Amino acid sequence: MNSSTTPAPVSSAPIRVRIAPSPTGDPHVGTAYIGLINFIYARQRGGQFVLRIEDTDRARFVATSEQMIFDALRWLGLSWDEGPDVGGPYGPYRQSERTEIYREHAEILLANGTAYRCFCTAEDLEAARKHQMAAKLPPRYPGTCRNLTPDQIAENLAAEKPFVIRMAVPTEGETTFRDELRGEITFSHNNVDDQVLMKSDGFPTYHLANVVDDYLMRITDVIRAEEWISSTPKHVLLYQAFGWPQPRFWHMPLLRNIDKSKISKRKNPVSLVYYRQAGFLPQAIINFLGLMGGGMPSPTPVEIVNGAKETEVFSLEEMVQRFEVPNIRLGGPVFDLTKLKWLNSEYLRALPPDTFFAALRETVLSDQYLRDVATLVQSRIETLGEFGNLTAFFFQDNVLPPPEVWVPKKRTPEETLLFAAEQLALLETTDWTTEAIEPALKQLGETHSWSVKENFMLLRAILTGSTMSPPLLESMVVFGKARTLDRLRRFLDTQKKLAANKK
RNA sequence: GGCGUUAUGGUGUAACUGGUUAACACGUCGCCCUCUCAAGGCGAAGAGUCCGGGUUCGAGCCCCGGUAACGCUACCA
Repeated sequence: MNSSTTPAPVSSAPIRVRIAPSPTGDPHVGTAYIGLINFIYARQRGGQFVLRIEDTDRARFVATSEQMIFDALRWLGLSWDEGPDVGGPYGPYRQSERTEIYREHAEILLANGTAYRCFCTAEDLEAARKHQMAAKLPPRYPGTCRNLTPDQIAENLAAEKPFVIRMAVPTEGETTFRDELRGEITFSHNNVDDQVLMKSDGFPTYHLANVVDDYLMRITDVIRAEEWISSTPKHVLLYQAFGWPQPRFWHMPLLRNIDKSKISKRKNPVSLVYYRQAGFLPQAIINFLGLMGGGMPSPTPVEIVNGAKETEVFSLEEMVQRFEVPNIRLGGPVFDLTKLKWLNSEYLRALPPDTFFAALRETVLSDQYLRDVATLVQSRIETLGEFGNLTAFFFQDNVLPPPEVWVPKKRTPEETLLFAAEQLALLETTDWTTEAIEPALKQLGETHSWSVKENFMLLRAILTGSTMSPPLLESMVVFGKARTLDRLRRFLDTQKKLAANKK
């Protein structure tokens, strides 16, 4: 019982693509990358670009995230034709507002036997998984509930046992699909698990929601990150279970850290908010992202003769004109901050002086920022001329406190660094208000037996480079979460490198 | 461990889809310019295309076999 891809009947339909970020935190540079490729693809073919918010994970949901995603993508110039905020004919575009749709579709699968109710508890599954791992078997759903009788199901339902709905993946055969960049990819059904489609909280998982929405929203081309390749057979099986035509699949290479691992905040700034606040220009980021994976053809000899010189510097408009999505290279490109900075400097230098000044006044020297900073120092300033001395760290890109500043008297550098890492981990998940930060930090200090003084002084040293500064928490709020966390990470990183060099 | 994907200087990409000494950009180093630092100009080092076989007059491009990296392996996306 093999299922293979039939040439997608949607191929002649008007092009519609989508980007589907999850509001789980700061807008991610990877979202911008995939967004860019989708945007270009749609623009080049007179198609529509849809923004859909995938907020089905209520555990990781961050309320402020959605608006930040809108702002960041607009800032980059990647505007969408349909989305939660602009509407469109296939709404709603927020998955949390579509739960009824998913429920109905899950019913269809239940009715035609391609899905089933599973009453296993999380503990059951965890135990089973452990056994499988111990026996060196691939961890898979054991199939306990796959063949429950109607009576057993009725009984469980009557007892109001919580359940999930799982996909009934065929036990034999394989699924083949076409990746437009790589050709055919085949997965044996032995390696496709009975995925949960509907969680016990009534929300769908990505797999169900994504397929249902892509179909209902008439998406013709699914252009997403490579990490989705492994779950594509599940999606293909779902299209088949519904009797729907499949979209084309394009899996883009993953952006990487310098060490080639999937890009992550631990090793590289990934928040678009950070890049904006740190003074990167959207044109530079778009340009840089356009360099990742190739796709932008070099000028032909004829074009060079006619004056085309730059092969690395180009605008979003030029990309729409010349970029070739099918030419994307598949090796995961390293997101090299050094080259991004060079590009940014190219754009900065090219700005007319007035525009350059305006850019400064809109970002690192905005009225709002200056006002916030001024508020913090008014009570401790003697002459206006001291303003710079008192606030320098707000305007520096990095600070490098010497050990005598950041290591508390009764602590070793090693334990201090360990605690600083704890502070970072904590702050990453803390709301960015003094009311939230203060108790969280104090609590952390208590559990690690760090006095409030040592605790706060360490942070102050790392963030301001000095043991004297305006109020710490207020300063952190003004400086911003993205940049504060970045400064912390860079400090830890620098110290790690220094320690390594000593050895 | 299983499955999948990928593989060109340190990094990002090129190389008419088999045809000369593998090209460009960033970075690095040197020189010039200059009150300094950048920018700019000139120049250099750095890969023989992951490894091993094969096909061919000829392979970075084709075939076979390895290796490594990465991804997935959740009631996360």
